[in-house]
Amino acid sequence: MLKYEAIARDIQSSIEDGSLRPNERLPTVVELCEIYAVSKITVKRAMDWLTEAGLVTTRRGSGSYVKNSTGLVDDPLSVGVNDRAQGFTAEHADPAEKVSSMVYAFDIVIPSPEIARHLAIANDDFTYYHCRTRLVNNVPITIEYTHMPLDLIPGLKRRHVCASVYRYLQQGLGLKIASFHRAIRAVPADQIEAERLGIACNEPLLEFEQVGYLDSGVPFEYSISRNVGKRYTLHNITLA
Amino acid sequence: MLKYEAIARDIQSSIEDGSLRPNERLPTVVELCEIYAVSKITVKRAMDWLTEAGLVTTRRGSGSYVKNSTGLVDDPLSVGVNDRAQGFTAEHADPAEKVSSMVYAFDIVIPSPEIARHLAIANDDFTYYHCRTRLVNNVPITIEYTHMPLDLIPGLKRRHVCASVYRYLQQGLGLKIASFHRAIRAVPADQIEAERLGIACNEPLLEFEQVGYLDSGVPFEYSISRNVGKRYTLHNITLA
DNA sequence: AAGTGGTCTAGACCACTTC
DNA sequence: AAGTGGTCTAGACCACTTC
Repeated sequence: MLKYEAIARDIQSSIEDGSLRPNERLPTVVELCEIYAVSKITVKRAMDWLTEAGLVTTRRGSGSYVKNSTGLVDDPLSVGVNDRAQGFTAEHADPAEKVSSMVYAFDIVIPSPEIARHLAIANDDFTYYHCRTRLVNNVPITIEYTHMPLDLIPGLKRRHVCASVYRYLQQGLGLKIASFHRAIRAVPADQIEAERLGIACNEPLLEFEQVGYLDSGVPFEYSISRNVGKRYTLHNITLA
Repeated sequence: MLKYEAIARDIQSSIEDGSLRPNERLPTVVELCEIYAVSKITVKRAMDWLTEAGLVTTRRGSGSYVKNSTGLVDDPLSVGVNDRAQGFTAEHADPAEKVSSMVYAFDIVIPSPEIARHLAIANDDFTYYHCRTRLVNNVPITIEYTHMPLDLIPGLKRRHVCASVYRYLQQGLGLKIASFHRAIRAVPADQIEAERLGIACNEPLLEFEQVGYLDSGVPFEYSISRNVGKRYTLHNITLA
């Protein structure tokens, strides 16, 4: 494990088990350098990590302090702050949560010019298109409409769509998913979505319109996913 | 300006004016060190900044590449990726956007135990409470329900609530707003909200339940804000 | 084998607060 | 004036990819 990460996790433990209390000042950077036998820059990275995780705050000239926070954003580090980055399957890795899918469509199509633009492909390039609901313990949580460039992803089959597409990309093809750009909105469910999600027509859905990128910078996915409002909450930590 | 920030902005300019094209490899880290006459760690920080802004991606052993992205998240750096961190007024600083408020309530109250817990105050501590809609060019965008600890914020008056509370905290009291923890949901508008926002009852709202923290780690705000779904989009970049 | 980005050191120097 | 965190250097060493 990286040094700064080990230090960050050690301090996190001290916060969570109460040996560092809310609003308490942490040891100074120089003291932490001595405690962990590392240089200042490594301590700084550990502090940045804890800051991004929402656990501490630092004040130049003053010190670093444990944030007095109370569970609005829970367990920020175990899964990672960025919720759906690893995909729906990874997000619900808890063995008590059984993830399943209902696939309504899986085709190869010519996407709209707007989708082609988001995927940086030509207007006559094909994409895989799939529409599916994702369920946790047989309760529908989200409905997805996804396009992926055909040329980028050889061999995608319906069985992958029924299980986990991201697992096929990463473990089957060795692709590395690096980032997502998202637009997030509240929208009403249409009649078909309402039936598929087991809710009433026009009930609020939390929509993610997103483009996913590989570590090469190439877009691999354009998708719209709509999450049942009353069954899904997104958590977020923002630094000013 | 900081060196890494200057370098990042310079590379950003090269990407935006097309002298660095999508999917093109950037100069190597060592080359960038020579170009800008800085050390590796400073180049690394500039690359991290560009990565967080969604403009580039880096691959160990291979190089750094311009992301082939297309406007789903627009202008990530000018205002900052993190949208509402600076408050509604700062978010709509464009002079073509006239921000106004309609204040429905401004009182000093005893909040619910749950709100007291989020604010880390005692159950018999007072808070300011205000409810207002925020409008841009006279169109209602959001309705806010906000609690702030009385003891933390001496002298808050109705005129601040009608203008910008954050400006009073920062410029009037010298407080530094450091971070927000948020839960984000899609919820239906109730009858009163619908009237105040000029929409139909049960229309989808994008809800932010959030706790704001000062740089001391002390919570200064608990608020629920509900944004008209069809008038507001949240943008977000997530790294896997 | 050669080239790439990532982590880390020991320390200089700076910006900011007053523990 | 003393103490704090933040930035940056020059370079060692490492992990990973193959430009």
